[in-house]
Amino acid sequence: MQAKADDGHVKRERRKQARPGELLDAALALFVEKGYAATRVEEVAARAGVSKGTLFLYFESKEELFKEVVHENLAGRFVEWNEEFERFTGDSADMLRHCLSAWWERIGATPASGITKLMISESHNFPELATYYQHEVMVPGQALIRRILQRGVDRGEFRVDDMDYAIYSVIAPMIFLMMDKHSLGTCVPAQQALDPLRFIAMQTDVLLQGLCVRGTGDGGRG
Amino acid sequence: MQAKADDGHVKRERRKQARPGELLDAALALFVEKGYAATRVEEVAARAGVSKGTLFLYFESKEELFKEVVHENLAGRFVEWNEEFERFTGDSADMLRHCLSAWWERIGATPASGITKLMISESHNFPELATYYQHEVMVPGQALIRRILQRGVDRGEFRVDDMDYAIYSVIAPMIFLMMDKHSLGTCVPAQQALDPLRFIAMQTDVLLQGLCVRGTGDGGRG
Amino acid sequence: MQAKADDGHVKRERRKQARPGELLDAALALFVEKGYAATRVEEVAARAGVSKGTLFLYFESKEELFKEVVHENLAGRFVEWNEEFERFTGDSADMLRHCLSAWWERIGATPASGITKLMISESHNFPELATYYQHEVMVPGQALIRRILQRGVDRGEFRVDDMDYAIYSVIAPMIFLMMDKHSLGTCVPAQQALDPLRFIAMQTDVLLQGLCVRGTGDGGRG
Amino acid sequence: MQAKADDGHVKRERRKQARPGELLDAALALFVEKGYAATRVEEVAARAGVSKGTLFLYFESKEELFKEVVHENLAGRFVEWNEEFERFTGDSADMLRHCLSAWWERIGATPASGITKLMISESHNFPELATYYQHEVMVPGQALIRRILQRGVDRGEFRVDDMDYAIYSVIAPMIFLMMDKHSLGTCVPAQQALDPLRFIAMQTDVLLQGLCVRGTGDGGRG
DNA sequence: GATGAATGAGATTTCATTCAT
DNA sequence: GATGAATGAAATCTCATTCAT
Repeated sequence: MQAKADDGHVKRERRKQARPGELLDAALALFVEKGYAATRVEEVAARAGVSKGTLFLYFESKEELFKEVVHENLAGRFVEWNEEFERFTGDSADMLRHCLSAWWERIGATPASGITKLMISESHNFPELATYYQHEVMVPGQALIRRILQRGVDRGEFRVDDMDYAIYSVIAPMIFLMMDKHSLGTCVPAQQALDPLRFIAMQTDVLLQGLCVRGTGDGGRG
Repeated sequence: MQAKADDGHVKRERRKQARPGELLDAALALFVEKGYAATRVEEVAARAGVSKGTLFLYFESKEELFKEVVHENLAGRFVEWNEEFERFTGDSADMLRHCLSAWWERIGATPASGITKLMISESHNFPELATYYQHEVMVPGQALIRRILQRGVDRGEFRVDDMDYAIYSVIAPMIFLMMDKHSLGTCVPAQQALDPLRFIAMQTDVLLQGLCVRGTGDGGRG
Repeated sequence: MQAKADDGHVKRERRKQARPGELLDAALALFVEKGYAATRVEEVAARAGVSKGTLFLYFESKEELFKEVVHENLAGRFVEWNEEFERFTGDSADMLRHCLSAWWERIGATPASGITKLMISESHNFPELATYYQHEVMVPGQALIRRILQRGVDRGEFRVDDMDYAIYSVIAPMIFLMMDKHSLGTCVPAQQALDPLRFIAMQTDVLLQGLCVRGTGDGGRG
Repeated sequence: MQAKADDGHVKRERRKQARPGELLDAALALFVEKGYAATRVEEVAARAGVSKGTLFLYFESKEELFKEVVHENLAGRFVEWNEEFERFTGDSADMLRHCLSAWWERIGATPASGITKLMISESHNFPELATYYQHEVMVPGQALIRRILQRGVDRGEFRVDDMDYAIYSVIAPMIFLMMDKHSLGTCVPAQQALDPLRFIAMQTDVLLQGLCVRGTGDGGRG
C-alpha cells in the first residue's frame, strides 16, 4: 500500500509537471499552424487533453503562454553545440557539413523549427520576444557559424572575403527549409516534396566550393 | 460651369477609382506587419484615410479584402519576365545575375514581397489562396528559373546535376531576403543591416561557381 | 414653344409631387413584406426608382417615412362610407353584404390592407401610430358596423344579443382575409388559394343566419 | 460531502438544462412583441437573466435562435388532439365547442399563440419556416377541423356545402383572437377588452347555427 | 433638386478570462 | 486541482443619415 501510494503520488507529480509541457507542445503546434491570433486557447487546451480553465492554472494569459512557448523551445542549445565545436577534430568542411545536418535532425525536422516561423510571423506583434529571439538564437547561431568559418580560415582551409555575408549564405538555406516545412511545402504533393538532407548536402557542397581555398570544384569532398 | 461640374465629378470619380487601391495597399502593409488576424479592419481603413464603413463599400468582408490583396499583388508578372528571357542575348551567368537583381528591384524591395511573407504566415488558414499562390507564383517562378538554367546547360555554359535542387538553390536566398526584410531584419540596428543587392551578388557568385562548367573559381566573373 | 415649356413645367411639377407618392407606395409594399426594421431605406428608394439621398429630401427619417406611410393610407375613407350608409335604401342584410364586398374591393384587395398587417406587426414599436390607427380605423370602422347592425335592429330586421361581440364577428373574417393575403396565404399553391369574395359571401350568410330575426336558414337571401 | 458535491453539480446541471428554455421563452416574448429584426439579442439575454455571450453558447446565431423558437413552440400537439378526437363520444356541436375552447386555453391564451403572429410578421423573411409552419400547423390544424366537421356530416348532425370554406370559418375567429391578444387589443383599455372565451362561445353558436341540419336557431344549444 | 460616397452609431458575434462548483 | 458555464470587451459588419458634388 505504501508503494501504491507512492506510485500514485509519483504519477500524479509527473503528470502535474507534464501538463504544462503538453500544453506548450499543443500551443507550439497550433501557433505555428494558424498563427498566434487565429489560435484559440480552447483549441490548445483541447489538443492537450485538458479544459480551457486548466490552461489558465498554468499560464497567466494567452500572451504568457506564447512567450513560454518561445522560451521553452529556445532553451539554449548553443552551450552544447559550442562544446561539440570544441571537441571536433576533423577538417572544417566536414565540420560545416556535420553542423548543418545535425541542425536539421535536432531542430529543423522537429517542432522546434516552428519557433522560427512563429518569430517571422509575429515578431512585429511581440517585439520583446523578437529581441529575445535575436539574443538567444540569431546572435549565438551566427556566432557559432562564424567560429566554424573562422576555424577554417585559421587552419588555412577556407577563404572568406566577407564574413557577414558568408554567414548569411549558411543561414539562407536553413530559413528556406523551415519555411518549406511549415508553409510553402505543405501544399505540394508528397512525391515532389523536397528532401531536406539532400538539399543541405547540395547547398553545403556549393558553399564549400566557394569557401575552400583550392577551389577544386568537388566542394571539398576531395 | 460645365468644366467646374466635370471637375468635381472627375475628382470624386478619381477618389472612387482610387479608394480600392488605397485600401489594398493599406491592407497589404498591415497584414504583412501584424498578420491577418491581428489586423483590425478599422486600422486598414484609417491607414487608407477612410472610415471603417467605407472599407465595406469596396470589399464584402475582411476575408474578401485579404483575398483581393493577394490577387492584386500577384497579377502575373511572369508574362513580362518570360518575354525578357526571350529577348536576352548575353551569357547565362549574366542572365541569372540580371534576373535576381531585377527581381529584388521589382518585387523583393517593394511591398509585393510582403505577399510571400503573408502566404508563409497564413497559408494554413487560407488553403485556396495557398493553392492559388502555388499556381501563380511558385510554379511559374520555378519554371522561369528552370528555363534560365536549362538555357545555360543547352549553351554549354552550365553543368546541372539535379535541376530541382539547383532551382531551390536560387530560391532560397530570395526567401531569405524577404524574410529578412519583413521580419527578422527589422529589429537589427541599421548599420548592421543586410545589403540585399550585395547579398544577391555574392550568392549568385557562389551559385555560378557551382554551375559554371569550367569551375574557374571566379564565379563566372572572369 | 410656350406650350412646350408649359408641358415640361407641368410634367416636372407632377413628377415632383408624385415622387413622395411613389416612395410611399414602395415603402408600404416593402414594410408589409419584410417588416419595418428589416426594410432598408435604400431598397425603398430603389423600388421607387430614386436614390437613397432623394428619399431623405422628402422624409426626415425612416421613422417619419413609416408614419407617413400609415397616415397616407388611412386618409379617412369613413366620411365617404358614412355617406353611402346614409344613402343606402335596401334592407340591412343587403347593406351588410354590400359593405363587406365593397370593403374588400376598395381596401382588402388593395395595398391599403397592408397597413393592418403593419399595425399588427409594429404596433408595439410605434405606440403612437397604434393609437392613431385605433382612432382612425378601428373606432370609426366599428362605429360604421355598429350603425349597420343597429339599423337592422331598429328596422326589425336583426336581433343582436351583444352588440360588441356581433361587431367582432364582422371584423374577424376581414382580419383573416388580410392576414391570408399578406402572409399565410402567400406560400399556398394558387389553385388552393382562398377566393376572398366567396369567403366573404359565405361568412355574411352565416352571420346573417344568426342575425336575421326569422332565422329562416337562408341567411336572409329569401 | 458526497451529497454536497452532487447538489452543486446537480444545481449547475439544472441551470444548464434550463438555459435554452429560458432563452427561448424570452426570445419568443420579445420577437412577438417587437418583431425579429427589432429585437436585440442582448435584450433576449437580459430578459433570460444572462449576458449576451451566454446566448451564443446555446444558439449559433440570432437566426438559429429564431428558428428554434418556432420549432420549440410547434412541437406537434396534433397527435394528442387527434387522440382526443378519437375518444370523444358526445355530439359534434359539443365537440366543436370543446375543441375551440380547449384551443384557447392550451394555445391561444399561452405564449405559443405568439408564433402565429411571428409567422404572419416574418413569413416573407423566413420562407423555410413559413413552409415548416404550413406543414406543422396549418395543414394538420385544418385536417383536424375537417375531421370534426366531417364527423358531424357523417353522423347526420351537420350540413356542409363547401368544406374548405367551412374550415376557414372556424379558423378566422382564432386568427382574430390571436391578433387581438398580441397586437390590436393591447392598446385598448382593459374594461373594453375582448373576452376570448365569450367570443369563442358566440362565434361557435353562430357557426353551429349555419352548420346544424335542423337549423333550429338555437345554435345547437338545444 | 438629385446623387451616391462617406460616415459612425449600433447590432451581431467571438473569445480570452473568471469563478462557482 | 479541474472543469466548463458565464462574462463582457473587442472585433466584424450593417445601414440610416449626411453632404460635397
